[in-house]
Amino acid sequence: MSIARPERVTISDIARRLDISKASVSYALNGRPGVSAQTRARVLDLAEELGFHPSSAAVALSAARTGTIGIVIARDPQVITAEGFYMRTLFGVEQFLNDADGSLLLRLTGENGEDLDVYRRWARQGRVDGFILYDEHDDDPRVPLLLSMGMPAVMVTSSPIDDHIGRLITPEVETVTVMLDHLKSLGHKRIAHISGPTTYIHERVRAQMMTTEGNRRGMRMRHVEGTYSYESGATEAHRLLTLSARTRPTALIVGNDIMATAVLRTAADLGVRVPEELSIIAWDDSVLCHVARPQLTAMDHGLMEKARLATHLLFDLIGGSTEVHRYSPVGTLLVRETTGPA
Amino acid sequence: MSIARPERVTISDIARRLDISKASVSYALNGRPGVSAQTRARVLDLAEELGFHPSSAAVALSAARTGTIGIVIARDPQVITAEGFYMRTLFGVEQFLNDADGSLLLRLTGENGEDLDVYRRWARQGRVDGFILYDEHDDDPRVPLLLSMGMPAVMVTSSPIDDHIGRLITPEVETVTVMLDHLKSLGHKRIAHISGPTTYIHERVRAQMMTTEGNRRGMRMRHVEGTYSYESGATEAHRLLTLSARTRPTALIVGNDIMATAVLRTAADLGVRVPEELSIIAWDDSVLCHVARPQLTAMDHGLMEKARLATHLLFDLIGGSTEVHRYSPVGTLLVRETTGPA
DNA sequence: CTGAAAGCGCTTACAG
DNA sequence: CTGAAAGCGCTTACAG
Repeated sequence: MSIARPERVTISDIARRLDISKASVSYALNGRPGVSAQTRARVLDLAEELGFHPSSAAVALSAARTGTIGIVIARDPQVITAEGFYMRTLFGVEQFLNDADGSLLLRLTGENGEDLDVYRRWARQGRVDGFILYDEHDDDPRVPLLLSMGMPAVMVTSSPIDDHIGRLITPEVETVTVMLDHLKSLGHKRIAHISGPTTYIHERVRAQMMTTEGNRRGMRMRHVEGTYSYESGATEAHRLLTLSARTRPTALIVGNDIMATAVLRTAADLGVRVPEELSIIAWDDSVLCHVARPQLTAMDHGLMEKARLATHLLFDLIGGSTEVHRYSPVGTLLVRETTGPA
Repeated sequence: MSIARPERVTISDIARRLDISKASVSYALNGRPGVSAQTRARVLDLAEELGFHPSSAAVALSAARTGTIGIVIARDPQVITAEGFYMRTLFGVEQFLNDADGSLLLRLTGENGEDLDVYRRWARQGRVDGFILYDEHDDDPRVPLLLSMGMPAVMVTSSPIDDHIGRLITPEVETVTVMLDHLKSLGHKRIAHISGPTTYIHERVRAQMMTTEGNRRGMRMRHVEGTYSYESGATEAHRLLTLSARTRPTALIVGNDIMATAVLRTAADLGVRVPEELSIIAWDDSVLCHVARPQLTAMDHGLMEKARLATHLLFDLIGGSTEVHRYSPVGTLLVRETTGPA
């Protein structure tokens, strides 16, 4: 690889050519007071002309800011590559970053527990200014870890606990309300909820809300726990759909798009007609829901917007804001072909 | 946000407590000669004990290496979030990075041409040690740009052009051979290929190979160009499947999983039975292919392994290697339910 | 408004 | 084998 030595343009070069001090160049570049408008203009012009971009390492070292945020995803590759959830989330983060000229340091660790170490290292190494966290657990060790290291962080979660970490909170009760009201209007009375793993706080919150809100509406609620995988969705669906006619649910609310697809397929295999004999709602919309036949009714949570809000909150925290909680807007139910009268 | 000031542990701290020089600490930490085994051990122990992690900014500034590689994806969010291609690719990159303790700086720009600017900025800012590039175009401006800035880079591509940039090359002819031989063994003679946009070099190479290799096998080949979108797949499929019985292809090879799904659906809508009247092969496997009914026959290209190989090559180049071309292994055809006798 | 200087936390010749 | 010192490219009080 015949590679030219990259001759870097520095503020010293600019200072020399303009015959001023490096400090003045720095002030001019950063829009700080301390230079005349004229000097500032000359600096900016020359910087533009020379294609100057400040060394991120030098900035990070002297100003202790990197302009970079970190996201560490500790999930099974199988699930994560299939779901589409994270890719849309990343896009939302990037939209904000593109405008703010920030960067994203990404790590996909898988579910081996290595993620804590990555948070610790990146924080200590000063690689990032803050983190966005997903998939909160009970007594999530990431919270005390980041707090103890003084690292700004935003948890995207359903839990409004006040533990001094930033939180972008999804009001699950509103989502649950939208789904249940839809089913109620169609006359459904026996409903089952196939959730993801309840080790995730958001899944537990959803399950609780679902039961509470369903009961309040006079519905018979049943909750079973899945793993997000296709197989898991198929297994649980099979169990539920082979119950006696009197107890069998007439509607299933399914924790993600993959399991919802599996449910749809299982119903077909069992000869259960959708939506005539069974209604299905997927918790998260995706292409899978779109290309399924019949097309799956699903919640659109505005994932990209949500991710953008999370990033916004994180940047505000990094900037010194003390407002740690914000709420994301409720999504909209895309009523397609898998929900009908009970 | 009540945040503790992160008190950083530095090599000065270690040097002071051990009453040696910072240089010795640095040598010890980096496994360089210049310190006794005993001193090295004491340094390593203390570093461990104090939870020392070197400031990445300081390392980057003085040693001019960041341990970070960059990936900039300039694709339509719609397509990219649906495909699953990139998420699996990212996972492959991360697998290598996890072992090499490297990091990934990621930017998703969308198709607005902003990507060139990101490459330029990140290079000049010294944010990354190198780039992995995807989706090569004709006269791709990224190549001369990165070459001129002395930035190591690996293009994941189908083109073995020798332009001094690193290349992980997919031998498309082998993929084409696998697919065509499968169809030939089933007796197919009229085959259409719905490719992605031929502005991408790999799509053009595939289309050429497909025609050449098909003709050599005595097949009547037809090529149409799609956009990777569902709608595009549906449109092209509709056109092809409504041709007169004598010219209508008996098998379709489709450029990605989304278009293949659309083709499958369109066939169903038109009453064309799959695989009895039409065989379909998807160029890339994914969940979509797996959950489709009938399940789509598709190529598994080992995307994660491929991404790992690309990252490996990039690290070698960064390390000074002069071997710029490597080939990725051919994938395997997952024969499922959409291919059958002509 | 402007400049000289110290400092961020490392690495790396260069002497001893 | 070990230490003192310069340097990477910025930012930021501090004087003028």
